[in-house]
Amino acid sequence: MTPIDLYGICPFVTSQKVLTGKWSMYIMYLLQDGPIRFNALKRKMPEEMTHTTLSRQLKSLEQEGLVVRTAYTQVPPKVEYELSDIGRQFEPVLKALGNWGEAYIEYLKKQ
Amino acid sequence: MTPIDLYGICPFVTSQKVLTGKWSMYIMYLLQDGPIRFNALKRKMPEEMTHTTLSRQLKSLEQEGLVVRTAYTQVPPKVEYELSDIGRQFEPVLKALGNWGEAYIEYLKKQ
DNA sequence: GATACTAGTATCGCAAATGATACTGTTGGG
DNA sequence: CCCAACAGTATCATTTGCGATACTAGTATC
Repeated sequence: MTPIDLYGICPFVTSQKVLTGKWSMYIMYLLQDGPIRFNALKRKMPEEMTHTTLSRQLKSLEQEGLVVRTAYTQVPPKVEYELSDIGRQFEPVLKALGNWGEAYIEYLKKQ
Repeated sequence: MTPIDLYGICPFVTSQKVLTGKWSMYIMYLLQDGPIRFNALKRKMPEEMTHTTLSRQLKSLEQEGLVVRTAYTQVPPKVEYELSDIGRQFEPVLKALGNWGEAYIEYLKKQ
């Protein structure tokens, strides 16, 4: 398929919309380990990220179809997030990006 | 290596900083074909992107070390952009991302 | 009785990214 | 003579993203 297909849709431009957000890649990486609760995920994120931003990011990823949110009717509430089918298909990207990121950090250290 | 290494640097968070910008992935994709002049690259980008933004994006990618800029002292000027070593190492990410993007577009069509 | 945990939303304000427009200066073509 | 092509920069305005804070409400703990 050509980069810009008949519908004027480019896989790279489309993907990039999903990748927006300072933390989306790291969230996707963490979700690879299976379902996780909101606050548990929050604790794994860098401290500079607020729960407000995490909430927004997850809602965005959910609307894009990459993440599935499951709320249990409990008190206190329990909500779990996990990757959807198309979200799990993102794994090769994460793998490639992780490898490149490591190489890039090495490159930066040598500068 | 753990996602967050001894220096507090995470490959995913680091990568994401490089990926900022609405068009960086598509620019990287186009640069894979070899050196290209500024206006030629501009013509290949979606029309909504202005040359101002392309200029800023390229400068950013150059500063991050992914892109090399070569200016020839000519009139009218000739400037070529191409991937650096670490930029070429990004290829697996583009491949994985392109594949996923296509799958994701199919998924969106079915929704 | 006060506080923490659960999972958020609502609102505000700042910072960054982007888009729009105008301008540089030389050369070649009509 | 006028305009296009080349490769940008400078400036302004708008949009978007993000962080900080306050608030919800029911339960369990100290």
